[in-house]
Amino acid sequence: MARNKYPEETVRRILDTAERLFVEKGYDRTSLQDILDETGLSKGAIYHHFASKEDIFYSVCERIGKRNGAALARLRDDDTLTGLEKLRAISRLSLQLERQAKTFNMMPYLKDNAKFLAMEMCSIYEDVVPVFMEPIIRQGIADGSIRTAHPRALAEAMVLLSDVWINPIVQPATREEIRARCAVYNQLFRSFGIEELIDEEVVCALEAYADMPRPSQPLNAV
Amino acid sequence: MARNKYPEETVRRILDTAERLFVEKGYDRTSLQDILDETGLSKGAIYHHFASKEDIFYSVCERIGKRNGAALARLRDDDTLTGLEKLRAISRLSLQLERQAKTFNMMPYLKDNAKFLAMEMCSIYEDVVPVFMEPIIRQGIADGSIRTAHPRALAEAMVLLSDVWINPIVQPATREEIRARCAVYNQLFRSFGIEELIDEEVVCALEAYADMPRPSQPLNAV
DNA sequence: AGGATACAAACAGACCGTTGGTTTGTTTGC
DNA sequence: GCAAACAAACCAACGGTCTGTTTGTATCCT
Repeated sequence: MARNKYPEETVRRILDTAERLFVEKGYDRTSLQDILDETGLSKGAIYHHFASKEDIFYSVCERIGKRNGAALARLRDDDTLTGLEKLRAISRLSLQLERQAKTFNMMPYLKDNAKFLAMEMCSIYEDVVPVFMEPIIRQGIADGSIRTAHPRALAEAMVLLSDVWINPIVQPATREEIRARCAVYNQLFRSFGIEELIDEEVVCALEAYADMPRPSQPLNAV
Repeated sequence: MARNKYPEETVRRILDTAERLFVEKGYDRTSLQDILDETGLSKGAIYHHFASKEDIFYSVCERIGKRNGAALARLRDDDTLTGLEKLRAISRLSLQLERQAKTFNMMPYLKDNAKFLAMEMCSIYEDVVPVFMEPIIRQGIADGSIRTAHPRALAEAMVLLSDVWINPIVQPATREEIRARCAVYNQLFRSFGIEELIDEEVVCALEAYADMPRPSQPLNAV
């Protein structure tokens, strides 16, 4: 097939397949050939739409970011909620978003997904914090529900802990350990006026991670 | 040269070279050929001592871990300090260790060093927290200088924030931003009885990061 | 005690399959 | 007719293997 009438459909197919494979097997262990096989496309097709394998990866990440960003923007711009209420809502939302993206699937296999972790860190600093979290915290300062002189730094700490510690659970943990993490997480931010950042409902949802099947080999196995 | 009398010297040469190259250029961008060229060894030599390129990487990480572990163990077992005092000392120590390992050099190029970041995360959960931080916090609980019902979780939060946010500075920041991060970091742990976790001296040392030359291209550039 | 011998450690370097990436060619919608 | 949308042959470089060579050292014989 040449001169497809709907090339964006081909792009979507490539991204869908790549996203699934990257999440399932990790970036390194997914070869271009794998993507070719599963899409049924040729190398020419792929390299017509993307500059490199890394470019596919970045496009996949960008698409995930956009999906999540849309939901976060809606929350940020909701003017029926206080800043604090929005932060609480984000805990629930990010749990949900993560399950959608199935990124929690890959987290147990951290070493195969180093690239995702690095990208997440980048997007936290370049996107999530400045575009969503800092504005929300500034609103919280304005409406009196949050107290801090450093909204940006507070946003960074909160998102980092949320996204690389609490949710997803990077390291296997028992229900008690997960509960303990949530308790500590909540206490950490209490002095900023932020009470009960993670509520009981979210804690219960997070506890479900404890039952997830885990790889038997240690993360740093060769 | 065959049947070297001091093979461990060869291993050291490989590890030294690999560590430098991995830190300078990142794991992916360092080829085996690079290591061969810089050590003057042959492929046979490398694969005699190591099973794979990844094996070299893990050995490099292990060696760094051992270097740092020795210093951390000395601190942990020092019985002239309270738990809280040890935590403060760790802030200073980790700054120092990181500069030794030159890992701060690579952090601005996060995407080229995704593997290091992932390994650091693994070692935090598998090594730093259980072996060093949790015992210290437990001591702090016993001697009354730290208050928490969840020593493990508190240790995790502290080390994560310390190692992927405060030090090294993953994201370029101005002196004011770095200072703000330290202020927030300190406030976060105050309710656990931990006052002034990072003192003024360390803050000043961290501020020096602001003057570090940074890559001109954005981190997620292709 | 010391020289010959056996053996495996410590390499060297040719070789291999796979990989990401390029180029050239072909079809086809507009 | 022209370029977008592919197909597929081709390429260099990569990680990894295999075979071959040198040589330190333990063992044995005298």
